[in-house]
Amino acid sequence: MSQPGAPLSFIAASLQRERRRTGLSLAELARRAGIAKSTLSQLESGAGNPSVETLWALGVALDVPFAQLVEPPRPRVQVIRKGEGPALASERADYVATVLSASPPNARRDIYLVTAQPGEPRESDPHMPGVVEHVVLSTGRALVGLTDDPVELAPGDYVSYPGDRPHVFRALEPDTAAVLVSEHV
Amino acid sequence: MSQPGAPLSFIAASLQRERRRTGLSLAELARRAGIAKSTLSQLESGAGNPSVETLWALGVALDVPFAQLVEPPRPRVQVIRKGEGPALASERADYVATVLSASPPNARRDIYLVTAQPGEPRESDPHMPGVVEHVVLSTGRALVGLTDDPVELAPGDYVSYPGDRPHVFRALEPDTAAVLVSEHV
DNA sequence: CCACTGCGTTCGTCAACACGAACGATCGAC
DNA sequence: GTCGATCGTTCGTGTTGACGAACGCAGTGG
Repeated sequence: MSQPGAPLSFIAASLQRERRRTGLSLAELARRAGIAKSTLSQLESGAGNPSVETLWALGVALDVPFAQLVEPPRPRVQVIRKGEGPALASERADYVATVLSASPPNARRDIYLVTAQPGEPRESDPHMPGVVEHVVLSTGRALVGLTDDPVELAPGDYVSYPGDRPHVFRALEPDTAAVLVSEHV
Repeated sequence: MSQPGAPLSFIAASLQRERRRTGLSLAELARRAGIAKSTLSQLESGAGNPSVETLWALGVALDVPFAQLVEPPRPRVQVIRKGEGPALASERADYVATVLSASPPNARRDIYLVTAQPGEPRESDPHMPGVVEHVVLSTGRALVGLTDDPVELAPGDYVSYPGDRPHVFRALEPDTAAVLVSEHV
């Protein structure tokens, strides 16, 4: 069961790191979280497979999102020039979405650069439940949002909507560009 | 111990929902995750406080990000017109960052619209460890990235870098605009 | 009608998680 | 130096999670 996916060791590390960051002592943190010091000690030493309730209490006491305690981070500087990067062209050539940042393997948040031309709107089938999309228009004008109730955006405008419902991106001017953040809540 | 923050009941719900979505039977999912059917049954019925290892195995088997099983989602359509929204102006008036989407209360991911004028670069002090920033340039030109090694961006270009190190945003043309995603890994 | 298969639940049993208490170590005050 | 306090660890105990087996049900085909 020593799968690399098993975050037990990572939990130990991040737990200790976050505690150090807040300057709390082990005993103090245990007191605030309402758990035994011994339990926390063993967790930080890498031994043990905590229950959700225990780990949740620690997350609350540390004021740290739960996921940060179990899922590894991901750093690095990366540059993608316009036109580079994997392009997810639509069937029609007047809509191009370029993947700027994808979170493998189970996506949590993807960032796309979308360029589109006026014409037939780009209808998107609903994604997985819990997906939220954010769109910031860079240039041009576009009708964006839920298919039932789209919103017209000008440069600098922003809209977000649940991605698990039918939604649309329709350019109203040539060379319309936008940044799309697809977030896996 | 019946804290409202305790996601035990939410886990039960989302667990069952995700399983239904994939069309797997309870027994089949338990087999793939390598856990006992009885365990999964009790979990879905809301009873029990699973260990991290157990819940992780289920997340893998369901191909669902871990956080989705324990943290409630957050939907809704929201529009922020250019110029609206809370603005985080710098000391100098030639740099304005507008908050488009913040994830309360413990930020996981924030989206800003940045508009800047040429002049003194906007130096940012390092944020918390694990923060990653993504920048997509909309209009103008700018020098963006780590202070040590910034990158010149043209419209449509993209760069990401660790936010826990000193970084900079320096406009090279008037009315330079960019979308900035600050991600709390 | 009766095996037979797969579903989801319930029931004992065992392992392990969480707990409290005691420990040595370190630091500061008297 | 000697208390006292706090730190982080280790040990023994009981509470609970995870397991396997057996159960009742429903659908199938012999």
